[in-house]
Amino acid sequence: MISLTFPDGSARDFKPGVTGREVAESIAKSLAKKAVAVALDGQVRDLAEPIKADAKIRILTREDPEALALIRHDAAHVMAEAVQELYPGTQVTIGPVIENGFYYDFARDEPFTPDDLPVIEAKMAEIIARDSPFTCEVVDRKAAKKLFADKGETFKLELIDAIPAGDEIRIYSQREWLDLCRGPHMTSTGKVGKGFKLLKIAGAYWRGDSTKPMLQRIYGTAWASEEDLKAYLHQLEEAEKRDHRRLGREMDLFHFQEEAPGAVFWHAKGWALFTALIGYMRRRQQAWGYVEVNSPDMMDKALWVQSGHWEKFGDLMYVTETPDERIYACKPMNCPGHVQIFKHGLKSYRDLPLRIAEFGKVHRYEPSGALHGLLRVRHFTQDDAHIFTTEDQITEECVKLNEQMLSIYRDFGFEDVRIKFSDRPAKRVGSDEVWDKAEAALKRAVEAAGLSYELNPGEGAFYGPKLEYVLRDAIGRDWQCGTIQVDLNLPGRLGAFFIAPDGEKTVPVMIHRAMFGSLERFTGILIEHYAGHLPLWLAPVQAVVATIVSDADVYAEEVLAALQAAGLRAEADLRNEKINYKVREHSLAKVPVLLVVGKREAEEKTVSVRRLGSQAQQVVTLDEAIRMLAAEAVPPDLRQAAKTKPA
RNA sequence: GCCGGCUUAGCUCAGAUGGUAGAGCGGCUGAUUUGUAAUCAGUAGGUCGGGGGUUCGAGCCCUCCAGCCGGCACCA
Repeated sequence: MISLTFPDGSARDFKPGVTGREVAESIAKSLAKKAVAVALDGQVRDLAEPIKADAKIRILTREDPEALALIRHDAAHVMAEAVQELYPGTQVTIGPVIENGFYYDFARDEPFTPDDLPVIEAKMAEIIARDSPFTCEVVDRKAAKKLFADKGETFKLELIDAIPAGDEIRIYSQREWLDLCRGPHMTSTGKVGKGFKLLKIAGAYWRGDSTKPMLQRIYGTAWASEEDLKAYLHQLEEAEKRDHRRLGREMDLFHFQEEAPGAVFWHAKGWALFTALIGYMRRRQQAWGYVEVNSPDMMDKALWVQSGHWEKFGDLMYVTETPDERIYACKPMNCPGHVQIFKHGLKSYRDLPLRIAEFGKVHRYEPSGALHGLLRVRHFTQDDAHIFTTEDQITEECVKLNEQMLSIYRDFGFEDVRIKFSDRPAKRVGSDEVWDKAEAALKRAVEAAGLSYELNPGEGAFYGPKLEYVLRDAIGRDWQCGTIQVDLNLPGRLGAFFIAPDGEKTVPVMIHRAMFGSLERFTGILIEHYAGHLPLWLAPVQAVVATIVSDADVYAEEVLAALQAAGLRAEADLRNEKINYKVREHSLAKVPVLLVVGKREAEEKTVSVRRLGSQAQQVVTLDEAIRMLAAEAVPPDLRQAAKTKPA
């Protein structure tokens, strides 16, 4: 007998080979009817699967959180059946569950069009209404291959070949339609329910490999109920409203145009935000002992050959030939320039660690399909720095960097930060011994900082391993921003050295680091994170003085002058418009503070303060308003300094 | 770069089956002096992304190119 333990702690003995369905039936008929799968020691399995050993058991219904993945996976199978029924000759490949939904990749000569989606959805609804049971059969490799070979499913044959010897090969069927699948599935197609929708069609390479054929992927979403689906679709709409490209236009921050793909035209307001970020980072770096430099935008090809960039990224660099027939490349990175600055003048071990920072604009010919608003551009500014250290100093520097990194993100409200550790890639420079050393050093640093991290194998830079900082924004999306890279290769390649205590020329270690990463990208992320409602210190226009009647014009100018004298970025709106109109317009432009002045305010030297996102009005004296706003507009780093200093 | 889609006025979008362009908002002008998310009236804006082709005739059809959008691949 085997012993199954239930969630309430009670245990009962069953015959080995008992199925989840039988267990559920033994508890209650109603439960058996609702059951869709079973969890054994937390592992979700088919309800019909024989249970062979002792386990903690939970009978899962559609309402359990674990069932969501089943609903989505089943929906993927249902979609695949629908597609093959509607479009004979289409091959199925893979169809996994993803965050919030599922997809299935198909091989078909004809492209799917958006018009096909409702047709497929309707067919899916039919299949779901049929409520065909999902059945699972374990088959041997040969039989499986024959089965799919007969159906002309060549992609499935490749998948079978990729299954390790010894693993069982399962075929799931719903009526006569079947698929190679490791499962688990619910009991029948009807359990998918009505909370699904197909969202988009996309191309996707077979096995994620750009040398392999391109398949057609259909993305869908599925939920336990129609209400959940509706809520999710609503959430997508809300996310669309924060799209930085849309807000960038509405807030008059920047634009793009055809003549400069992947290059930002920053408008005055966007640039105010951009420079506020640089100013902030500059102050923080100064406090941390960095020197700020500026290196050339173009340098001779020879230098890029020497650094190794030419070989690895030469076809992605902007290259120019001058009348004297020299070839120059726009810098895709700042590091070689910083090494030149390091090399200028003999350096002693006493100079280390030497922290060289630059807000350098780099140029990379990114693949056209990668461009995406501010988030992926071809010309961008990094808050880049290179720390030249001895090997002994790596750990200490990295621990400091980590603290700085987290403190920066905190100032923008990013509290949830994950770290990825990327080790040596296939294409790299330097010996394995040097890589061993670099990875070990970086790992020591992560551990010394007490960080947990996830391994990202093979994703390091060509010259060294890296840590990547991933921020979770206000609506739960992840953004990779900062990076720390330990480089034991480039300084040597570029001929950098310092004089060690023993008088020997020694090659320094270079730590590359960026915190915002790309300023353009970080600006885009902030716009989306804040949904355009930037905190006062970042808002391009911090306050607008809006008049109700023209009699208040003179006073409004006085208010504006007072705001500007207090260092606030402010504008006055004296137009001959109703106050409703002005409130609406400035609210849409995401101006954080509106100071409304009418006859009353002019007479009493007050202002009516209205905050973005609130209908409340607060009438205060002009002096009070200025004091309040000036205090609020202090950047977070200076705010802390002001607090610790006695008043 | 690859697959698919899209590109009409500053913005958002209409323009069956080919018969040389429309609306709302915005702009401008005027009236209105207004109390917290759109005051009214008048008026001016377009070589329909670019090139080539089919046709008596192309915003609509074909073709090449560019840009953008959604993915995939890439991301020093």
